[in-house]
Amino acid sequence: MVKQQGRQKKSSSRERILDVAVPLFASQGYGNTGLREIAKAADVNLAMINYFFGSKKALLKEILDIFFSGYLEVARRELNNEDEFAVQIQNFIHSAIKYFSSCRDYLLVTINELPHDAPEIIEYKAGWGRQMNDILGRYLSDHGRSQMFSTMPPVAFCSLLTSMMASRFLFTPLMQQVQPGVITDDSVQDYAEMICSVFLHGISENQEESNQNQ
Amino acid sequence: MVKQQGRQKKSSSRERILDVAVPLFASQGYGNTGLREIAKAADVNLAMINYFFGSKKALLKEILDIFFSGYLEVARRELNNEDEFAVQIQNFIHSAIKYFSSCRDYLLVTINELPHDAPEIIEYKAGWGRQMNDILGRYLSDHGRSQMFSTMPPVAFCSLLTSMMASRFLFTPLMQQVQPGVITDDSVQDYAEMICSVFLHGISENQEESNQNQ
DNA sequence: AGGGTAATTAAACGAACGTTTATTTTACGC
DNA sequence: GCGTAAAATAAACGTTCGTTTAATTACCCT
Repeated sequence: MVKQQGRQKKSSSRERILDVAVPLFASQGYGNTGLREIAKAADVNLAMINYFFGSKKALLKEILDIFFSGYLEVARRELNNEDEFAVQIQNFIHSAIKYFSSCRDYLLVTINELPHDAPEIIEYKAGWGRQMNDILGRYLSDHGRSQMFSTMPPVAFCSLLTSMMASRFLFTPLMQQVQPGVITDDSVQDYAEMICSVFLHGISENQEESNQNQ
Repeated sequence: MVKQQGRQKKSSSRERILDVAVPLFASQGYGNTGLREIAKAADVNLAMINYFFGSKKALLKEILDIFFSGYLEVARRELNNEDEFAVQIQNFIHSAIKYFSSCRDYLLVTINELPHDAPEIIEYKAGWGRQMNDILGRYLSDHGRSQMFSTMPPVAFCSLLTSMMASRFLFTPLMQQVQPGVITDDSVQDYAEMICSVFLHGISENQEESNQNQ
């Protein structure tokens, strides 16, 4: 009886593997994390990982899938309505940062493994990038801003904005080491508003009063 | 005579290892790249890597050192003069992006390995972060902008700006897969000016004429 | 010319890697 | 209850990993 308590829910092992693999990949990197470490942390037999996911790379794919599908859902919801240009962007930034914050380890894994070119997985990621590109491209052209700068295609627009929104989550471990206590978890809302402000109006805006030496 | 042509220059093997390791780490990730792959690509015996660098991790440290020291040099040069606030930032952005472009693989390795918390290496990276934090903190306080937003300490300022400047280099492999040919190498100057414009004035600035629906 | 330091080599170390197999245990519909 | 498929297990697969050793070669100095 007692010894069997770990098997109450059917198929909870699969979720436990994911729940444990994502933070490990995020904090150590995909290549630096072994399947045995995941299995031990998830309290699961080593063979179960390949049993449920097929391979280590497929496990990574599943993580990317989960993150991207949620991110795309946010983009579709916030950028496909009748609101004004700036309002849509603000809503998108707020929703996206809230989403990032809710699954920051998924974000870290996705971002950190993006540049790596395992020959089969890069085209896979490009598929998600293309969907995001379509959404943003339509949004920009709907507002007549396809050529915002001399050369900034939707992919560049998307890259820049995503980088800005993710910067805090990417650098948090380092920032906390540099200056402990400076990042507080309860200020995600403030962070989103700061990103909104910078992206739309730059850092100069709320400093007009101290700009007398222009 | 002929068979010894590979040993003309003294200690060129060390440089060859670095020249080969950096792009491999950048494109595949540190954890996914083995020392044997580096040795073969550098046409060097496997043992030479540990002979010159001590360990694989020390090799990574050296790469971080090279990148950070150059980045700090740029920051010190551009942010420690008598110029006006906005001028200094513009010069810094242009110089930093030119620097990033000149050693983008070093940048990729540094950024991608930053979040990983190998217990000894994270404090090491925090040392560089602290130096950058000092430079930026002094720069901001010199211009009375220490509290630019309700809560944006110099570390956050630095993280955001670095993320923005690096976004193109981080996402380039993905962007080229999503939309081939959209990123041209000769437009680094244009890219720097775009980042300047967004960081200082936001995306709305050069779109005033199409802003009639505000 | 020769002594000594640096550079290079081949080989092997144990450990950890991702994956697979064969077997046993559990859970659930009929 | 039984039969069947899913779930879980222990063990081993062959490879590759980072590192080390011991021996050899190349180079510089007086």
